[in-house]
Amino acid sequence: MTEWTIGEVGRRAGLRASAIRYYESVGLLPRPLRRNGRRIYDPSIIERLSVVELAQRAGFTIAETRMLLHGFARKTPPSARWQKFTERKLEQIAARIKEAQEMRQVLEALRRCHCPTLTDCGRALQDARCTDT
Amino acid sequence: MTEWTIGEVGRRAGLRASAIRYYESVGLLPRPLRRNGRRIYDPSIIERLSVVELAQRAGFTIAETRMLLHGFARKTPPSARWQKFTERKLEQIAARIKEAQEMRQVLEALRRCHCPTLTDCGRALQDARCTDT
DNA sequence: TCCTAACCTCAAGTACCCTTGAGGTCCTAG
DNA sequence: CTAGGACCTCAAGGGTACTTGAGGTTAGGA
Repeated sequence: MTEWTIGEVGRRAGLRASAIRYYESVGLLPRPLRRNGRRIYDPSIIERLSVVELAQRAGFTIAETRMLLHGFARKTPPSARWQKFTERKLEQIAARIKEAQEMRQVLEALRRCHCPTLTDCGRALQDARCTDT
Repeated sequence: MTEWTIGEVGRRAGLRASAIRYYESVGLLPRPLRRNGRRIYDPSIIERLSVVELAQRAGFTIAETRMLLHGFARKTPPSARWQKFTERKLEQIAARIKEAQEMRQVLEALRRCHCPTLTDCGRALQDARCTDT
């Protein structure tokens, strides 16, 4: 059976040991077994960290990521609270996608435009198109 | 000609006066005229703030937003530097959209699944689907 | 005139997400 | 056996984007 040190895990997950300790301290990771005071991990930690990474990339705060992970803590069907949480989060994600798409449009418009003043451009931005003149 | 105080502008833009002063201090807003030491604004400030708000919503840092705004500072065609900047930003936005969509898939999968352990779910997350069993 | 709300500056605080540093222990290769 | 690297804890620091507080001035209505 494989056993990894914190440094080993960090290398595999692209994280510093300090980050892994931090995740543990804020409850994103279970307290691992220790040998001579040193943390030892088994490979399943990588999957856990991949959940964490994805959540963080998606803009979850630490607290939210913890909520997400706690959805798995129990064997029973996910709690209503957790369901509610994921629902809200899905809405937020949808909103974020919409905003990003909006911003993409705006940036693309700006790259093409030559608004004489910021005032004009501000107006252009408000309806996500620009006077190309 | 209309003249607004900082509080008035804040009310119209949905910002606190402190935020407006902060934006000014970091170079997102020009230093406005003053009367008796108090800032006075004309309505064009609203458009400027709408650019700032959109950029912030899209995840631009203050420094990046400043870059963006400086694209309008000159009347000449946008500098190569600014072009490069918007290009990179567009890539980042595309990446963010992709990630958000990924996360949406994952969350939707999780809401339906009953993985017995996190290890299983971690694996499920990695390919964005879940054992529905 | 007087009072209060709104304004001013500047420094410090806040929340998030880690990193860095100090001071110390332990493993391992030479 | 000894040096150096990886590990430990705990406290403090850092960047971002503001807010809050102290201490003080001004505007404008009753």
